[in-house]
Amino acid sequence: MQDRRPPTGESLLFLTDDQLLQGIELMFFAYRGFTSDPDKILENYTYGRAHHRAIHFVHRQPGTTVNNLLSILGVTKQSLNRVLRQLVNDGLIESRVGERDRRERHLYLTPEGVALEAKLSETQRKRMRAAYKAAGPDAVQGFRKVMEHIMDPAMRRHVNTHNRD
Amino acid sequence: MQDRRPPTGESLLFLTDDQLLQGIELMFFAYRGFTSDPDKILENYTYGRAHHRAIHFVHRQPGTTVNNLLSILGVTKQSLNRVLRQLVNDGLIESRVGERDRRERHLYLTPEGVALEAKLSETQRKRMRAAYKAAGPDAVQGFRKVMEHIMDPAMRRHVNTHNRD
DNA sequence: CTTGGAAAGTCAACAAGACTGACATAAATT
DNA sequence: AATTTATGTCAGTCTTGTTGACTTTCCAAG
Repeated sequence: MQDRRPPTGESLLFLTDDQLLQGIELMFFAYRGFTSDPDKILENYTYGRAHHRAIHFVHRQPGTTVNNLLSILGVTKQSLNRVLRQLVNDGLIESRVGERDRRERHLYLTPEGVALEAKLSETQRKRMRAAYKAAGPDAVQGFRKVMEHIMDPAMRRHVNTHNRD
Repeated sequence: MQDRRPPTGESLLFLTDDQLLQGIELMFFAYRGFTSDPDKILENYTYGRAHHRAIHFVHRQPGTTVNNLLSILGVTKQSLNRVLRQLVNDGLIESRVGERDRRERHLYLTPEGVALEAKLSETQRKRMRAAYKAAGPDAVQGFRKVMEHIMDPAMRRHVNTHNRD
């Protein structure tokens, strides 16, 4: 029988295994909800979550190289290449040979790619917006803090910091 | 990084698309880190993330039925059955015929199952503990609030808020 | 200048784990 | 007796991860 009310203040008792288990399950269920909307949209295409991720980060960093995308997504280049090949063939992503280093391919969304990105991210932004709004700014602050510490430190630099602080 | 925005009451300015995009990427990177530790352990077995999930929730709700697990995990019965069959064959999960309703199968971890569960969850609890500790109790409070609103409302009841009623 | 290695990207084949659909069995319900 | 429910299984497909082998390009040491 544990303290079931979320403690605030200085207590370190909030680090009981039950609290931690709860955090683990929050991650599981929240992530599932978070991916469900785009997944539904993607069913109507020949694309999956992997394509969504590629599109997202190409949109975020236009001109990024395959290698850079690789380090962000944490998959093998062969795996990413398949996804990229489809998106390039279908005209959603443009792959330009690098000027300085012609081994590199720089990636850009085409107008069609931009359109799909908008469609996909709209559902997720909507969900995030609702959650943020319901939880309030202070909660959002805490959410960010915890999430940044859950991820591997090396990944933090990849998170969008282009807000005007 | 620091976001000293106006107080909680009014401002909806914190809901800029950039802020929301950031939230989306936090979800992606945090979830990746969160699953990476157990994944590494599971490489040494013939198991994957699906087995981990089954083990987790059977541990959380000993005696749960297949159907209940299905609704928690949100996969097809064929998919769940495959992993359950392996875990039962390997002696990590015990499947007992229901007493009241003998069509049902009630699932329990065996001692070996408990051992693997502990091994897997230890890495995740460790990560959560570190994050919670670094972020502080108030941030954890906010984290919970946001996560609960990100997930589908129907899933909230599956999160371990009720430890022992 | 040449050459050999490293880096970036591509192609092919395979595996895990999700899915659908069809069907089987046993037990409970009507 | 007929139907519904809970579970299990077989077969086949799809997405997305993997490894291995290969080409093209760059660069630096000889």
